[in-house]
Amino acid sequence: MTQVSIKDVAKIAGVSIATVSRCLNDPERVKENTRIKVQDAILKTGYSPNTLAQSFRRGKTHVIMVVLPSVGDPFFTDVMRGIRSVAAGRGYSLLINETQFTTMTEDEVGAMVVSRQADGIVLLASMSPFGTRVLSAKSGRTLPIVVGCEAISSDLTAYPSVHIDNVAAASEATNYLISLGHRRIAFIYGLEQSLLTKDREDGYRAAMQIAGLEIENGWVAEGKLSIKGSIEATRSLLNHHKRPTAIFCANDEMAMGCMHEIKSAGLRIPEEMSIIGFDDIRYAEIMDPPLTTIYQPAEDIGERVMYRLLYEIEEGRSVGAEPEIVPHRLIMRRSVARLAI
Amino acid sequence: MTQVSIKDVAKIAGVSIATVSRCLNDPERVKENTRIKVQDAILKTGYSPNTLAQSFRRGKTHVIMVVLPSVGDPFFTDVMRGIRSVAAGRGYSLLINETQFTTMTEDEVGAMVVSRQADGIVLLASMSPFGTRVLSAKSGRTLPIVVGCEAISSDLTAYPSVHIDNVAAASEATNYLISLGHRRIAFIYGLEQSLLTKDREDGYRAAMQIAGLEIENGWVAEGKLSIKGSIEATRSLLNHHKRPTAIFCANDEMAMGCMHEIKSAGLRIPEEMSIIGFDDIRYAEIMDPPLTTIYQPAEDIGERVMYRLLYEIEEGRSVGAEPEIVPHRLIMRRSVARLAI
DNA sequence: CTGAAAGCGCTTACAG
DNA sequence: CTGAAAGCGCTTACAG
Repeated sequence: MTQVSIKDVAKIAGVSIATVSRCLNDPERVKENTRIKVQDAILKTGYSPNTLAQSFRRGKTHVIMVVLPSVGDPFFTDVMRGIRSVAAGRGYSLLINETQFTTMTEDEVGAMVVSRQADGIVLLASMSPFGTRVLSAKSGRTLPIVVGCEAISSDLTAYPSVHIDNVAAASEATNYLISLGHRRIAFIYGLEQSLLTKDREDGYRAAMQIAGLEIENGWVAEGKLSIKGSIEATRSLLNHHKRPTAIFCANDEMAMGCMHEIKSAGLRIPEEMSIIGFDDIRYAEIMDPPLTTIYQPAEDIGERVMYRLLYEIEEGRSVGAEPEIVPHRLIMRRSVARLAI
Repeated sequence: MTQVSIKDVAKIAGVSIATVSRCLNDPERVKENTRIKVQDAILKTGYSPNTLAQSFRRGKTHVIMVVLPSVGDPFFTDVMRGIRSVAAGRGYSLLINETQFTTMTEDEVGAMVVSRQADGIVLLASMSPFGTRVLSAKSGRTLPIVVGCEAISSDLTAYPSVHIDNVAAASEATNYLISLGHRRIAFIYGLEQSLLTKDREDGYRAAMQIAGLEIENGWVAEGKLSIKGSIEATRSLLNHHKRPTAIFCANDEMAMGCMHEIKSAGLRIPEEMSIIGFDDIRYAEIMDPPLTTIYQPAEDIGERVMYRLLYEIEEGRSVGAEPEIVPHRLIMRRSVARLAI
């Protein structure tokens, strides 16, 4: 009943435990004859190495910790698909750590690093600004970290990262609305205490300013990265004394709530209100009307993040801290219309 | 630079490593005076126990493996929220294993059990039918397993499970349509090779039969648990020579694709086609029109599954195999109408 | 209340 | 090609 160990196999095969270990890890180095005896013993006993002992001995867990704001967001689901596929192909498991959109503190990240539960960390969540050396300061330990998406404070540039140019993409979306005659453009951002959509807000503000357009008080509303939150934000926008003619939502999930509220208020999209989203999640094209949005190569981002992380883990040296910028694309569907004069 | 271990702390504090260990695990047993010295040494060195060594030594990982069909499905996201909240509260991490809707084989589950990467398994994915003893047969090892949702073969009843009565719920949904005058009711199920929506199909078929209603060839279509799949299934339903007047989708995600295709075809919902879903995901109430569906207490299911699993893990004995049936509820919104005569 | 010592199951130089 | 032995960092009876 008790778990069979390498000793049992060795005894049955009539060899030392070192030889059993070699058969498993470096079969070339053992004589075929011996190998066969060991194979038989393994089969007979149903032996399988204790991964806990292996991890401990080797100092490697073969698990990657992924920190992300919300597993429920379809966008992060797509990023995760990319992460998962390369992890699986290379024999790594994933430990998922959800922050629920809160900003991680130094201590939280430090605790993860110190816990040794993983060989590396993928950070998709936003962190409060802190120095670049916090992770190594704590008990002298460091862990490879790669950052994905824009989920990071701007002064934390010491880590490699993979993301689109969020500022440029948001400017592009805003300029698209402007080019269609819109002057009153509102923005629904994510969460007050999160940096997650900060770059997008910056891009929106920059585009408005360059176009010489005023942003009225109240046109930038908090959508809390949720359907409910964006419904409330939209309501306040619709009641604004200078009602906008277009709303730019910092992600598609919020655009879904936004569109629902607009339709509930009896307004037609896009004739009476233009909507633009961000991410191009799988629901975007089946919304009613289909949502104009910024496409991010989510799965590709996940894959690239993992390639860089595994490189650092397995080569033992840094891949460099220059961010890898992947292309975005404005997807024009039917939630945006030229402003009727 | 090298990692500080318990030895370093012991040396600095001038005590044995056993005492350091006790300070961490059973502080009552060490004199206050000594405890303070050790505390100081820990603070000074930034020591934190090597969890790998602890796990190995204790034979406990404090991680739970969760096997689920798709992390992207909003329903499973909600179940995961429940799982995650009790896991976090009890100090457990989650290792996520996505099956992409394929059916797990004996060997795959066996490999997970044997790998010792986790203290227990939550199975939300469907498995092909296999004997109840497969898990313990493999190398004499067993691991507590609790099954959530309906994701399991019917003959695998040796494991505790938590789920709604899927058959009854599906019958209820079907009967609701029948009570509104519908006679031509189609069903979109999940995936051919998955048991995931089998019970729901059974409930639909039973209700139709009891009502004496025929199910035409082609009225039961495969939606592949995806938007694209359900769009295609819906198209075939709309082209059927006996076009149904109502479609029951085995989950809400497929209902989203279904509704989109119906509207694309120029039909009005619910006037010309009634739709009913299953799960009550967070998007259901903001669909256009809002979706009538079966509510499952997803988060609650996740919590209960974890309670049972942790009980088995920590008490070391079975919680019994009787399934825990949680209540469902038919949520009537506006995607269903009385059949115009 | 504390220390010396054994041992968890492996891997890996080091000899031979 | 193979074995004896050390050691990874802890925990835990067992003495005292």
